[in-house]
Amino acid sequence: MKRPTIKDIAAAAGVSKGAVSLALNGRSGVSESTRARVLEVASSLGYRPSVTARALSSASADAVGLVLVRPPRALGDEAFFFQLIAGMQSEMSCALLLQVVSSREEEIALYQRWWAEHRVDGVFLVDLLVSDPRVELMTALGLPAVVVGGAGHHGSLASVWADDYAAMTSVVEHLKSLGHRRIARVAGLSSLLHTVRRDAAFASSVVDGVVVAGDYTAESGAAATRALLSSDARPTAIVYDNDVMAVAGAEVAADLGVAVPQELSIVAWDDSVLCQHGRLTALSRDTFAFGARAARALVAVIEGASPTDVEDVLPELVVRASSGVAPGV
Amino acid sequence: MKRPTIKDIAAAAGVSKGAVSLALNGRSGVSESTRARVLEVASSLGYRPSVTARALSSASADAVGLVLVRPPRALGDEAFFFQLIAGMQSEMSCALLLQVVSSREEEIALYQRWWAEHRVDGVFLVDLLVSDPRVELMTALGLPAVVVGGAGHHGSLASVWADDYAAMTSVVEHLKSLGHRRIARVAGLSSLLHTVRRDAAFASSVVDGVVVAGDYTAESGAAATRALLSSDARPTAIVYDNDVMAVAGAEVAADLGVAVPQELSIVAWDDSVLCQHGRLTALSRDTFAFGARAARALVAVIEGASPTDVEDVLPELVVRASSGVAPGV
DNA sequence: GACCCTAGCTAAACCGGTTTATCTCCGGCT
DNA sequence: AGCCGGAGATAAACCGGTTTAGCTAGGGTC
Repeated sequence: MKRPTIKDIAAAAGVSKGAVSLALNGRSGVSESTRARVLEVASSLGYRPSVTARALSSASADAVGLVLVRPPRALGDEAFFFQLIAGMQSEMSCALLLQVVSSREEEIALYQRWWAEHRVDGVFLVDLLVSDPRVELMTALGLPAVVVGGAGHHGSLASVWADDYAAMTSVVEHLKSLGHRRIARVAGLSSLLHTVRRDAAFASSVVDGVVVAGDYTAESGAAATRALLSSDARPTAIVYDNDVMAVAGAEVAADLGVAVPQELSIVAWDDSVLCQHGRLTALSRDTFAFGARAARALVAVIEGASPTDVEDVLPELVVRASSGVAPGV
Repeated sequence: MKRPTIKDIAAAAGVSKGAVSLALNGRSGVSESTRARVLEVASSLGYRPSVTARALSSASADAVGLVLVRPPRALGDEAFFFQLIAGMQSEMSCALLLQVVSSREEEIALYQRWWAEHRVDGVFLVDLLVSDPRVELMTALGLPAVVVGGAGHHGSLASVWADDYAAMTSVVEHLKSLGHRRIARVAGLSSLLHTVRRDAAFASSVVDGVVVAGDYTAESGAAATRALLSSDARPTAIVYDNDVMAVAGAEVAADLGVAVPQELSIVAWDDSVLCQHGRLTALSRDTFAFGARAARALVAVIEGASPTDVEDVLPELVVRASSGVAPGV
């Protein structure tokens, strides 16, 4: 099966290629009668312009890119990204080019390659690092980009983010109001910018706080919890940096015979089905809407708008059965 | 920033464009010394061929496509697809074009568009319908495609699938061996091919079976369970078509004071973190590996191999706390 | 010495669009 | 009548590759 090209239309309508191009793109230079005839012929032939050919003439690639750095198998458990992607899609008419790689170096190389290959019009940057080389790269390449979830301003790039600092503070205040004093935190990867923000907020609002590093896996959540619960000064509340670690932590508590929430309160960052079924108190945000907002920002930048910083609404604490007053209060 | 083109290389190496093309693609027609020089120059200039331009000369688009039909918000809970995608990526060197649409019509249109636009070299077809128009479309377009998860043979397309019939039979046999006789099934969408297969297997191995339709959401799982548990002939075991419905069902049982597994056994199709934490017995398969296998099949077809049917290993039943001997046995 | 073959390279066409330069025709103005 | 301007169209260049046809020089054969 052969698809019709602009040449076929030109021949069928009895005009030149150039005239067809002008007619189809709604530009001046052809009479209304000719335009009508061309459109008629084009639709009757089921014509679709080839993005490929169009992109060649330095026009758009009609796609945006997203690179995720993950050990591939770990990805399936992270509902967050899927929600995010779904949200992005809802606001984009173009396609999303998605690739999962296993190292930061590959990620950088891939962005560069997509740019060189003229494959995308813009990209999303997620999992922002403390001083992220990607920010500079995008600026140097002149590739439109939106930083997703990296609080604050990043060079000349657009940015969509939630206030991790304020969110962490609100969680701690909630726990404090329930009488908790020894509060622990199971953090995510320390190389990520939002981990640092949350660390800072945690440190400044908790007096007697302990932070244990995790890596978002159930294993690390379980290990951290076991360490915390067997320490001398056992915390009365633990805040986890994601849902998977929190659920794993709740199970460890159950195994060790530590009653939740009587002896231990648990709060998860990022709500999900997992938290809902585990009845875990969680910091909930609308990830779908967040993705949609990011997509809107990227589309705007691609269309030439000057980059903006959009702050998302503050995540809301959904209180469920896993948190309660501190023991002895 | 301007990226180097084949012309720049040709000028720098003192040869023609054609010679550069031959040299870079490892084809004969240039001397080894020239080839070496060209490669040298190309790498020193950081040259990357433009896929766009290359695709224009009827070569490959270096990307494959996947369209998901979902209400966008529902997507985030389905770990299955994310696992699948992660697995696909692990076996593909090219990029994945992903788009979520909300109707079958849009899906068809999108596949057609991608084909017309020369955007993909091949596509994955998931959620196969009973007599799916996509199969014919792909054949007509001559677009390489792999049917993922649709048991059996589909026209001239390659296919990667698990034996739903045998799997369902194994689940029922397991329950029967525990003494269950009144077994119910909460099915998925009846328009999907695998639902029909499972229905058939269920009907032929269960004497006193009831089937309630669901749509993979927690709500439908809960509603179906409520209906089943309040019926006159209450089943002693329920098999759910996915994890989300099963977990919702387990909660309804708890709410109604029906003890699991003493009074009711629950089995979920497709294992996930959700099942693990809910201690649900589940039919487990390696979705990641499944995706990888599908990707291999698609790559093979794109490279010209004749389409093959690959049967995946039979899903394995992971017995957890939600299933046990039937009451009164 | 005439002939043929082949390796190695170049020039040019082509893919399917967009864009620019050019050309023609027609009406209005002085 | 002569000049100008603009509308409507076309031919041709261009984007960055691939591919084909054609050219040249050198070596082998009879």
